[in-house]
Amino acid sequence: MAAMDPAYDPKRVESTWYSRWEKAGVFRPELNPDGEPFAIVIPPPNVTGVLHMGHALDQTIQDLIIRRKRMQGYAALWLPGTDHAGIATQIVVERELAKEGMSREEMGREAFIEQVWLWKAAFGGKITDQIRRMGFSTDWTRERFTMDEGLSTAVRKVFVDLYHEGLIYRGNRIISWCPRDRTAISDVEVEHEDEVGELVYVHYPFKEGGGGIEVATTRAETMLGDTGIAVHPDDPRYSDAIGRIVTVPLVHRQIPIVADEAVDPAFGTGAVKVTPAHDQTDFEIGRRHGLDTVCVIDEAGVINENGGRFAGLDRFDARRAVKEALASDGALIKVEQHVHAVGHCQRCHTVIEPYLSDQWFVKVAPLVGPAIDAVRSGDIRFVPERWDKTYLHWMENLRDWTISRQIWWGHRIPAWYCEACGEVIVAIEDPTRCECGSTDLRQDPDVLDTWFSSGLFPFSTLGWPDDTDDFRRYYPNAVLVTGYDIISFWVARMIQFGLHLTGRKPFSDVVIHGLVRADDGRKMSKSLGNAIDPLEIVDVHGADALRLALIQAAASGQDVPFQVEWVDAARRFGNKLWNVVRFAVANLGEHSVPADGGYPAEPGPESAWILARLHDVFARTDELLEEYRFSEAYAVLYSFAWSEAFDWYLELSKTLLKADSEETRATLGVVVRDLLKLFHPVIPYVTEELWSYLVGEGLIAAATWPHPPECEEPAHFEVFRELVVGFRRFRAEHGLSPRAPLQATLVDPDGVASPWWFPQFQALASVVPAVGAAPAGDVFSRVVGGSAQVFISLEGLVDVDAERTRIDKEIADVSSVLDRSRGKLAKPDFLDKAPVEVVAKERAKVVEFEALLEKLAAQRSDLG
RNA sequence: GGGCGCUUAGCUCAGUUGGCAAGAGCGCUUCCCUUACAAGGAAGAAGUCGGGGGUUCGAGUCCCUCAGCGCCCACCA
Repeated sequence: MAAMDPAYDPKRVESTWYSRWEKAGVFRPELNPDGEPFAIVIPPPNVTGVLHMGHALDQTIQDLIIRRKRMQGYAALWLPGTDHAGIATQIVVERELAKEGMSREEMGREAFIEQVWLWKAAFGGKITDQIRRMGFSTDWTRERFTMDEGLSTAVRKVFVDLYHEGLIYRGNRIISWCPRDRTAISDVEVEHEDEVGELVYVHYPFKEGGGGIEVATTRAETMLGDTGIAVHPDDPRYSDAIGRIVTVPLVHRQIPIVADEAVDPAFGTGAVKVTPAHDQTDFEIGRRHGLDTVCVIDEAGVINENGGRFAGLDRFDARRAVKEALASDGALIKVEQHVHAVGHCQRCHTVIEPYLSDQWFVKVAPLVGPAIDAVRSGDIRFVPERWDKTYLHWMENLRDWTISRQIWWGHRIPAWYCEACGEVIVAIEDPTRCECGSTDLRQDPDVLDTWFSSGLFPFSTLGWPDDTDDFRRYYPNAVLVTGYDIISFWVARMIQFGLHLTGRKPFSDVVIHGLVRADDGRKMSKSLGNAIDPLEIVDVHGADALRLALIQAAASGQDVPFQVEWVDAARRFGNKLWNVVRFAVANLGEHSVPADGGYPAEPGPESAWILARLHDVFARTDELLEEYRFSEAYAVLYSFAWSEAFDWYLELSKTLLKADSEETRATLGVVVRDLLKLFHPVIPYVTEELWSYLVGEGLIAAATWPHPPECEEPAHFEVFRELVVGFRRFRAEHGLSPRAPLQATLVDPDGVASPWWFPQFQALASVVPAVGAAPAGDVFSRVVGGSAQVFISLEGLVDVDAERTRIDKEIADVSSVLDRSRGKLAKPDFLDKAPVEVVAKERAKVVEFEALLEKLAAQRSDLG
């Protein structure tokens, strides 16, 4: 094998491993055929989309989970898939066609859909390539697409079954309509924003003359479709008006005044105009009072022929025109500024129009109860827990789900209408004739909401509704990882569908993470120009660096402002690891470390120290990972690796190795190897490359998760560490060279002997252990640990003032801490009520600090 | 109108049953090119944990309140 490069080059390292992993079948759960199943469903990205930072974070977390589980021996399945993303994809393709001067209307439905499939074939691979580039270990042999045959079959079966159960129905309702996309959308696809509008007060005269009634409206244009006026039944101002007839200005329609509880007497004039065709509340009022429905706005948001002279005007132009016409007619009383929430299309931001139309709905009431219970009972667990509230609140206030979309790209609704008798046929197989004998059948032109098929993803991808091996084995999935922004879109629907259709929960744990934000704290978006392309980061710093940076930054479901500096730091960590292994290989030899085990049986103090730390840090890290506290886990591990294993043990090992110790070689090897394993789930490429040098047996991706044995930490090692710091500090503060020889005497009442490696490691001329006695003569002393003290011979080189200043400061610091501790211990309540271990800890602290202070005071007085 | 989150070092953020002499990365100061790494090492400076009140032996951590920022939900026209 070639010698290792002197520096880590992510580009080179990341170029080959992915295909080797795939070829070796590492990503297939069959790698661990006897393992317990553990499955994750990927939130399927849009098939024609590109990877953004949100995906990068989401999928890095999933990869971390699945790679660790795989190493732990589970039959770990991470099933990849893509979503056909109905409206989004259709819009993209339409836009492309428009560049060539074509429109879908001209092409016709079939030709257009063919175009979309071509588009998907051409660009659908982009996002999956990007997933590979990031190193995500999905099982590509099981890849699915929401419009593939199996998933389409599942969709169709679900629709038909729910229809026959009465959970899917067709109805003529007011729904949210996007006049730009010309389709119905569901409630969750509407974004409300406060906007400043106008509250227009209009006078509606009584038919028989003698005054009239005033109403206030923010949507003056809808008065063209007014069919009633409503007031609250208990409103004394209008008790005489109820039942009377007024004339709608401009259109001169005669409409009744009705009484309805839905009216808020405190708003406006307490009288509201009722436009059943263009407002949800009005629709219901109209229905209760048998009012007519006059539609005046068409599917494009334009006033139709019922709008008289306003026909042909866009709804916003009409609003102005109606207001002006009212003014010139003398029907306009006044106009006030008014802030109110306006719904916008989530996709194109067009103002939503409440629109009366025939649509298909999912009746949610029967689905809600189980979906609430599953979370309330803890059967499905949100992490962090607080997202329970968001989920439950949404679930508890759910209205029927509009699932039909007036677009072409998607799962066509399996409903046919008999042109002869009007019968509706809903069937899995395309029907050819109606019961009435007619063959004149017309399929419903609409397609289903994209989220309908995504809602089935956790089980449809495993082969359901067939009772497949995969479905039996991997369902329910173990965990779902996603951002909080799609809890209502997706998570809630999977839970409802999963429980109802399979009788079981779709997954046990729902890990919610934050959104990646730009460094200005705003949402990353192309239109704001603050989006960072993860692939560009990968090109410069490597996928590993991006992954590690995201994991470190993404704490506990909090949003993460993305900063390139983090990636840079993460890449430097890769370089560090690289050089650590280079050092290990140079000293231990290539392929010298076993893939497992190899821990020294009876380690001496130096090995015991690092092995004890390794065990403790491993245990803590593993615990945190199990609790999905990723950033904390890797903070612990990162700090141990760099500050203790590398900066300390590895430095020390240089001295130890000079004694040619087999034990040190073994220890160094296993510590580095286990760190590679522990970091592998986050930075798979560089660890795999380094494994090939250090271990060379198999792949780290298929290696076993480490389990360093427990090891008792040697009693005095921390004292030695403090001593070393003390020596370094002494030199630094006195302007001595870091390697200037020092003459030192260690005095420790516990009789600790200074370790043999001190003189070489810290260039001490000699360290003389002594018990209980300070050497006489011209020395400075340092306090270390609680009891040990080291005396360093002056050699006449020392800056006495600097030492005085330092000691004075330390005395002040120690005194203040000591005062606080003494204060605590002086309180009887503390002694009575605090746990014994806390009191003991406080006492020990006082003893330690008193000794420290005493020694510091002595040192200070020695200095004069 | 409800609900949630945030306010900790110059910057971006950790800190989960209350026991912290408050941490990290970046930045900053001083020293060191020691043959794994200068993409590095060593030693440092730096915070009355948004304000006020409370509970408690003890509060960055719990409660109340005020202020600021952000997000989500909501059919008052």
